[in-house]
Amino acid sequence: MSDKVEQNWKEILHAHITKKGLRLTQQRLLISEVFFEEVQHHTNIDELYQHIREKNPGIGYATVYRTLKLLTECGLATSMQFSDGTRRFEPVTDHHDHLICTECGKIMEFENEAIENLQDEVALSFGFSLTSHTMELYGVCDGMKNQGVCSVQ
Amino acid sequence: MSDKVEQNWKEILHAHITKKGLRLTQQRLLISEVFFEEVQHHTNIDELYQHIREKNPGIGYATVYRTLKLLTECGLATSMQFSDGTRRFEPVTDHHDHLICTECGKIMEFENEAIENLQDEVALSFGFSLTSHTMELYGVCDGMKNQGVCSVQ
DNA sequence: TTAAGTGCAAACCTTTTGCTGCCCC
DNA sequence: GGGGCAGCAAAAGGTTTGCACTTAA
Repeated sequence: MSDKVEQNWKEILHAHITKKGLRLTQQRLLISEVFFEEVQHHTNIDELYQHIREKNPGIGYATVYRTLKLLTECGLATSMQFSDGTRRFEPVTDHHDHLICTECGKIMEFENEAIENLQDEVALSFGFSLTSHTMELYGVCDGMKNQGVCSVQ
Repeated sequence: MSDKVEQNWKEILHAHITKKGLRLTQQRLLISEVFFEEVQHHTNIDELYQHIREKNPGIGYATVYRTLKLLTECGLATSMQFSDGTRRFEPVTDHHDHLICTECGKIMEFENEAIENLQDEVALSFGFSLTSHTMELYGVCDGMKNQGVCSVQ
């Protein structure tokens, strides 16, 4: 997985903000720093918000939501709806899918070219031009199978 | 795809209701009939509710939600969160995945054993025991590509 | 008869929006 | 200095819940 975004998000964000005549505020910078450099991928709003408030207790949910929306417009972030209804945000890196432990909540990322090729075939057979997909695999991870406890959040 | 559920839902529902000491009310029967026999699969609450109200204008959203929850507990229904955030309900039939036209909203169902096998492999390689998955392919269907109009809702 | 279910409205939860004062450019 | 922005609170949208009345068994 590339860390292009981790390296370049400041440039990309700055370019977008300049182009649109927006402003790079302290809040936007802080929220972005925490989002890209501090919390784990697949964070939810609450977790992100807690981390942000540790550094600036005055920030409100609205600003976090608005900044996440801004990052999404830059192509730097994306949100996912998991099938349990929770919404999570992650930095945009290379495309990947998710493998989720239903016992401990651990989320792994993976890519599989063979599956992607088959998806294209399926779409073609229905006359569809594929533009994107989501795939989530749910199961039980090693840690939970062996010990009933998993050290990874 | 089997239509086991379409044939048997009354029996299954009745058995569940009896076992749990619940009651087969007019509302539950009406909502289930509309859900299993009248609306298309992948219905959303509003569409379902409109159809139901045509037959019994007095029914409220709460009853529809409560009945859908009951059907889910029986294993007769399931709900899905699509990546655009909408929630849809469908009768439980054989497992399948979804192919969705982003232009006209058409939803196709498909199964692909080769993909499922690869999913198992991926999960195993991470030490996971796979229990379920969701996969949604987004693209543009034939109708929309050719005419810019699609006759299928 | 009586406990479960319905309908209604209110509560809830997550996300968005309007407004007023603030601050980046 | 002026317009975009933050913070707050209120609104919105979707789903659940409490309560008093109704109804299936």
